[in-house]
Amino acid sequence: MKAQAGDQLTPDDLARTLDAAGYRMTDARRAVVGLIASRDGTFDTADLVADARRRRVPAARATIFRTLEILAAIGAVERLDLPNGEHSYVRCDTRGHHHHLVCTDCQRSVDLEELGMTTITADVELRTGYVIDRHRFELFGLCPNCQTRLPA
Amino acid sequence: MKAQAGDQLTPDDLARTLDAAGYRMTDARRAVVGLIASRDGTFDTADLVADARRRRVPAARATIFRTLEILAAIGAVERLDLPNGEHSYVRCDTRGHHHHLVCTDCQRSVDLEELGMTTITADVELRTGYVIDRHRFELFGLCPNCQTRLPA
DNA sequence: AGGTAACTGAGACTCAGTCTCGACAACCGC
DNA sequence: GCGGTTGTCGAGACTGAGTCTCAGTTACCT
Repeated sequence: MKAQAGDQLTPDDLARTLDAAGYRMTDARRAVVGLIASRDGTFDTADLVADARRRRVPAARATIFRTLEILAAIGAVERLDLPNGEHSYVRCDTRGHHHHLVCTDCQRSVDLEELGMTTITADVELRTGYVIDRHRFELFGLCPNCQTRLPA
Repeated sequence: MKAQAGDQLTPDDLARTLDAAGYRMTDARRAVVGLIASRDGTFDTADLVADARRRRVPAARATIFRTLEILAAIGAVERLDLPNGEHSYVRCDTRGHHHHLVCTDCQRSVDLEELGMTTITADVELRTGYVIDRHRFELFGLCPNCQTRLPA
């Protein structure tokens, strides 16, 4: 369990990572990353579009979609599917393989490092003969804060 | 591991389950269940709409969406999110809590009974203080058939 | 500094999913 | 078996997330 603000992608990290993957560092991308950095918990594209408009950040709707796609590709952000079927994103404060635990009330999210999935998938491979190459594992519940804040 | 064709919801089961949940048994619903029964693996709403048209089954698009919603509510079907972000459905041949392992090539799916998730979620609750009330766990890979059929 | 390929914004477009509303048909009680 | 009530249906309009196009701009390489 980590995921404090300090772990976030610095502008330099970002520039380097983008470069390594063959992307350019542009104002629009910096802007979108800025919007994401000041977000807490999960958010969707509409949220970012609204943020951009409100804060007069120059980033068109199409650019926001495109940037999120790239950020997801380099692992700075992950695309989630909320229980209600909506798509949303979370900032990934953890490098490497991890999972997200999302509060169904305030949307705040915690990164969880590897949880023994490999044991499970290995077992399933054995039992089914499938070769498993990816999984989706997302946890939803109430964070400590919302537990006390809400009527039981 | 089960999930043979014989496990499918019989028309009687269906009628009873729908009734218990306060729904009526109609021709359209029978038709949609029939379409689903003759499907193998995951499918999406467009697939069913096409099937219905092809087989002259009387079931309008809106009805197919509505029926899937109900079937998901009673657990006869489950809504999945494919790795590419698309929504799709699988027939659930297993009652109670289970997971799906989907072939990324032929879309065929296997139901997996509980896999020790409760241990993992209990552990996560302890570490984070969250109260977890649901999770999404889906496995993707190549089924034995597609492994041999495809060039390595 | 100049050239080139990647990127951007604006808006058109697509298509999954929802909604509306008048017609219809399950299921209940008699 | 026969209405009545109320849930359901089909058809098509509507909504909104996500994609695409294209002309103009800009990051980066030499």
